Amino acid sequence: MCGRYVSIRSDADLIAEFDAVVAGTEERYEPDFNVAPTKPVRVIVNRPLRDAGGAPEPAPTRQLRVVSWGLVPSWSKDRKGAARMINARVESVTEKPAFRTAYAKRRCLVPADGWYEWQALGGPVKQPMYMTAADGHGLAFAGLYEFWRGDGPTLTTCTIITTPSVGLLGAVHDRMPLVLARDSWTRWLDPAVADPADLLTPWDEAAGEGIEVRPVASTVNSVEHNGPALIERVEPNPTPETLF
DNA sequence: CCAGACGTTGTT
DNA sequence: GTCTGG
DNA sequence: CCAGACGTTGTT
DNA sequence: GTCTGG
Repeated sequence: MCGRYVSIRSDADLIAEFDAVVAGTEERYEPDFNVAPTKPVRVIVNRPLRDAGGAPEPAPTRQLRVVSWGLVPSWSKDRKGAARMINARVESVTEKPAFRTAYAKRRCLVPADGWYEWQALGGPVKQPMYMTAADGHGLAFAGLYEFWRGDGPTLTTCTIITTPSVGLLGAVHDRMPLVLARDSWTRWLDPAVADPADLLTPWDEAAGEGIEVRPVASTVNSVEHNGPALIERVEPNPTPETLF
């Protein structure tokens, strides 16, 4: 699945990569080696900007925005369920009440440098693994976003779509984020497209050598920890000799 | 009609 | 909001 | 995803 | 075990 990831590229790098503009009034985003559910995350959305009078422009613009990870549907009574809505299954995202409207109208890209999975080892211990592009390029997860109006300012939230793992990644975990290749970005973001069903398929590149998988320290388990050490390769634990 | 749900994941 | 169950 | 908490009562 | 918070 995708419950923790890394986003360390600068805003400047992302707007160049995605041909977007920085939008919104949120504070500047800091590089994050431990992005966790409910935290602020950067997304690319494609929707009309508003002019000085608040009127929407006729055509949409790609915008880099900061939203909260964990989708809160517009009809929710409160925002408490967000931590459970961090992922949407590709097999059902077009039908589920919580996601189908966002799928039809509010798709986004979630830029990432890589993501973590916790590999089950058959006991209580899990080995955290870091997945990243072998050639170092950035990734774009397929996401959805939603607006929620409660007390105070409108809350914008997002979710990351998951798919069955492909290729070698299946040995780590049975689910993975839906990674979109660059040539899919435009149609995924196009608000005039209601059902880009052909894009709901796993990323071919991940099935081969495109993704590097490395064991990392369990320091990443706690969301209080951060920094580049979290993605450094370590010897996996437990090693065979510690089993006795 | 009204009331109530609406989601994902992993594990055994 | 929209669908299902009663 | 993992870590950490996990309660009741009456009253305003 | 199950829910909440990050």
